[in-house]
Amino acid sequence: MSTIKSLAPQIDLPAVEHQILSFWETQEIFKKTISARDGQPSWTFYEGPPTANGKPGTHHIEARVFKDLFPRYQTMKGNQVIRKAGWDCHGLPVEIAVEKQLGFTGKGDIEKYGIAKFNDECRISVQEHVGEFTAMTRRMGFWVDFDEAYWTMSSEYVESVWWSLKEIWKKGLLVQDFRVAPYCPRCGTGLSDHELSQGYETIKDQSVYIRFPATSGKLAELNASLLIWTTTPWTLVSNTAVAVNPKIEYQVIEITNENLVERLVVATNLAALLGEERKVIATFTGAELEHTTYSPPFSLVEIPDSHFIVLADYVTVEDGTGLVHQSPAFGADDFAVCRKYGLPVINPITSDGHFQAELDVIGGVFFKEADKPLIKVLKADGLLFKQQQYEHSYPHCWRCHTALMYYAQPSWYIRTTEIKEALLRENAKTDWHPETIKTGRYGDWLNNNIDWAISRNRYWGTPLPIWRCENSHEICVGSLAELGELTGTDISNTDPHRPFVDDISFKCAQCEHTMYRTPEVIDCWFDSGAMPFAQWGYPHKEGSVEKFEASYPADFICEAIDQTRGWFYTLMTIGTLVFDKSSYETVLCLGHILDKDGRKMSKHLGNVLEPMPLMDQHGADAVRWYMLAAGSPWSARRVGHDAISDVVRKTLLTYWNTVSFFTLYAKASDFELTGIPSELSTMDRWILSELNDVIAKVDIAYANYDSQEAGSLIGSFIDDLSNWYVRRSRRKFWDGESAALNTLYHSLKQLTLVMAPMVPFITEHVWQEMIRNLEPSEFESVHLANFPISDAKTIDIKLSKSVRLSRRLVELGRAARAESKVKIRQPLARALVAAKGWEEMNDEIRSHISDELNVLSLDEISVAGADLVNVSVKANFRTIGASHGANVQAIAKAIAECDHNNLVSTIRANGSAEINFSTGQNASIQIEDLVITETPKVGWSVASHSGESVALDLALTPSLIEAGLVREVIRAIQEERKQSGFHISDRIKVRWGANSDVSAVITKNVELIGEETLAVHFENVSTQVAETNELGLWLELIKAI
RNA sequence: GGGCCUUUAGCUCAGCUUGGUUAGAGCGCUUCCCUGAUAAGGAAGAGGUCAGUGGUUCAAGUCCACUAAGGCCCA
Repeated sequence: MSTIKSLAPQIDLPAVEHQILSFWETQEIFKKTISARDGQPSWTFYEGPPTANGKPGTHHIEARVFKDLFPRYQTMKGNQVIRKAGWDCHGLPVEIAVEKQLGFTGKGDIEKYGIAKFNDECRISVQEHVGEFTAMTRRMGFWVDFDEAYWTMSSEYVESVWWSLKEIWKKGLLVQDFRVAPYCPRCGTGLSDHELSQGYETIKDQSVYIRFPATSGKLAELNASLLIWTTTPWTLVSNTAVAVNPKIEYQVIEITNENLVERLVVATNLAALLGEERKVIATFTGAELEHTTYSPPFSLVEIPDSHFIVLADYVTVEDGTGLVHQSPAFGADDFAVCRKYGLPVINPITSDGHFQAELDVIGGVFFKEADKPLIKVLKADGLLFKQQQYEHSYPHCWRCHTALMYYAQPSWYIRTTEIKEALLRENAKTDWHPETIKTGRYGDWLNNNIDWAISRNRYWGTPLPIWRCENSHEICVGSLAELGELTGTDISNTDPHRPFVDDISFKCAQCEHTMYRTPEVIDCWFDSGAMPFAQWGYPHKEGSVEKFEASYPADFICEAIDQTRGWFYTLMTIGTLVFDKSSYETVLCLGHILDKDGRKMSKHLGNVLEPMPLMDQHGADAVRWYMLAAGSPWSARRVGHDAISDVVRKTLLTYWNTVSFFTLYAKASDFELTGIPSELSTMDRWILSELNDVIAKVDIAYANYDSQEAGSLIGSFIDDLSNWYVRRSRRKFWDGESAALNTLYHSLKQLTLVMAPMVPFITEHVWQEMIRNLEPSEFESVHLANFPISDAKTIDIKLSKSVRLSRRLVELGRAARAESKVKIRQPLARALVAAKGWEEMNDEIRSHISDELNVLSLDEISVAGADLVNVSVKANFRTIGASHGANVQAIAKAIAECDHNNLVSTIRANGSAEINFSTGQNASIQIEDLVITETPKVGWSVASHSGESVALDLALTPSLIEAGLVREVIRAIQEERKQSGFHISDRIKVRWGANSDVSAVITKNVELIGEETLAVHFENVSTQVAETNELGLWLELIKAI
């Protein structure tokens, strides 16, 4: 038989966690949790790769806690859960970090430095940050396989991405087009829409109203000018046309301004902007104005065959003038409209965002800076009608905060709009948590889907594997091997990054020209979205096909809400593009983590909580529990130190102390593990019922990805176990009763298993120190064990209700005690109870009530006799409302006004009573239509709540007073025992002295006092002055041998 | 400009699906009590126009509409 270790109630959680971490590592527990499930069904989880471009923050812990919980749970349920770590290595974020580090200010610097060297730096930077992520991940107990991690920059990953691009290209969905797209002049690259969405900032711009004098048609005859409005004056340089809506009505209006009479064209609905005193000269529809020419605001650049009115449906009268200036190089709508009219696309701005150097006025000026000088010229030329500040949100580069331009550029697109229906179909099949995102935020996004701009004019990324010749023949290459075949050389060891792939060229198969690679790299969001197959090097790498097929689609993914347009989208889209099937079935979408004041954590606010110190202070389990169970994981939550230390105190330490309590008494009584005996006390049956109930419910909660529910169930079970079961069974533990100890042990063991996925450290500690200590043949780790199976037979709902009632009655009794100012230590003769369910309550449960309230007897209130009891009655609105509807108020009034004693006794005798109410009608009232409160009339202290009441008999007899004194003496000795640091099982000798009252009581009850305090000998040292405590009792305790 | 979410005690949050007459919990505060595991436990008190307005209903924190503030997303 093994001996039990007594576990101290004091515990240093972070220190224990470090021990557990090294235990897991030396014993390779994580690996064993996977190999132990060989041959079992697999449950697939995909790790969304973090971008390794900076330090991990507390928000990174959030998703990782959930990514760990459910795989651990599924493993305990018997599934094999392979968890491959991943790193998102490419992309602008990494480039920006390196540029900053090297002190670069633009692409020119990178080219001067050399792409090969620059990309080497990027690679090094990624590896540095990966180290910090690994340390944080390990510390928090997120089990994921780093040895087998996928890196999006590895050759096999890149080749796999190439393969998928080729699949998409073969379907004709990867194409180059000229389109206007957001462009960052600083980074020199276009941005995808999901990048764009991250960078809107509210700024103030100069908006201007400008006159464009008409030069042909009716408008010229009327000597009118078109009035246009723009918030981007710099685009006026390349003004090409003016768009009007063909269906909207326009007016030529004459106004007088400082003795100057002029005629302007605006939409009728917006004419008010010209002021009150205006004269309508003519009215036209937009369609009638088509092809009217005008003189442009500037002639800084040559724009042939242009400057006339065009028609466009998108023009509205919501703001501006109803006439929209067109600059096709800088607006998607403008581009489409002008292309329809065959207008030229003139772009006077170079790729770094500056106007061409040779231009007058604004040559070499950054586009945003050009507004001022241009407005000055317009003013001088008399074209400026009005100018005002305009506050609006304008897109900025999400990394470098430079204002973006919409800019016509050659760009590669994936035609996601072509597969919109398939995406909607796949989304309909996806299980979203929370549900609202499916049709809400994410569904909206899919419904408004636009083509995915996938190319980037950058350096550190997966190169776009498209080669072209002068004749625009085009080939998409799916692997290095394929590329080697085209060149006729072995290039299998070539790094598939820039600049090395840029140097590879070969003869076109269709003509005699040479094919060169198109220079772009791809959006790094494509990389991460390709991970379901690229993590295995599919389909090139040996064994990858089997591995991929076994793990597609994922059962579960989890990230924060910002990924709806990010990874959730790219993952589903690439899966659907390549395999016609989404790559995940269930997705858990988390809310953001905010600081304690509800603000987003960010470096410049200085409110970032560093994850490592947080875990070193409170422990990873506490942080995990907080993330999983506090508040709603799917809404934004505030995190602060106080909230986390709460978790430690309320949940983790209460659990630990119950374990410690068990080991203390189990050791003291030579505990023997027998399993649960068949003969059990009511309390034992009760806690086992609660236990099995909680096992079943937590199982369901985990299966439904509801960690909050699981946490609250476990939390209240810990409370039941510690603050009611143990508290009420204490005497049995002192006595070393086997049934109680075995019940407690079993409950703790099952609880440990249920909690293990959420708080893997402390449960492992308990498993090793208590369970494996008693049962060496148990699983090596709690995480190798199976999830407990609830035994439905032991769940006793009636018992559970009965205990709940007893706890409510104890509460009422304590309230009555507090009211009466009679201490609980003073026994009282009896208490009277009125409550539904009292009849069914068994004696053992009743005895807990009398114990807690320290009363000698408990009786149903009816024993007091009708004339001693006050009955007050209130209407139960819920039942009366249901049966009597609109009359409920009148009936309630009638009930309140009638003779309550009479009413209740009539109903008790006949089952119902007739009530007469205001309208002269009668209503039949049953017992459940009333909330009855019965209280004794005099000499009692009463507390009641919703029909339940407890009354205490306050009369004290000499023997009650004596019993109270005995309790005082016992308590004083116990207090002294504790102070003196005796062990719970130490026997003691008591030397005492007291005044005559107390002295008599002690002498008379010496046997009882001795039993309670393990005192084997009493010595009255009457000479001592009695002033050591309020009782007037002097004590000295000596350890007995 | 559009969509979604949030708004309940000093603080953090339940309750809203299924409307019912004293709106709960934890933390903090005050005063007590209990203690033979606990960094615990219990009672009472202070602290609430349940964001506002209107509607539906016998009855609204809960259902509906609008408004406001904050957040997120889209443009």
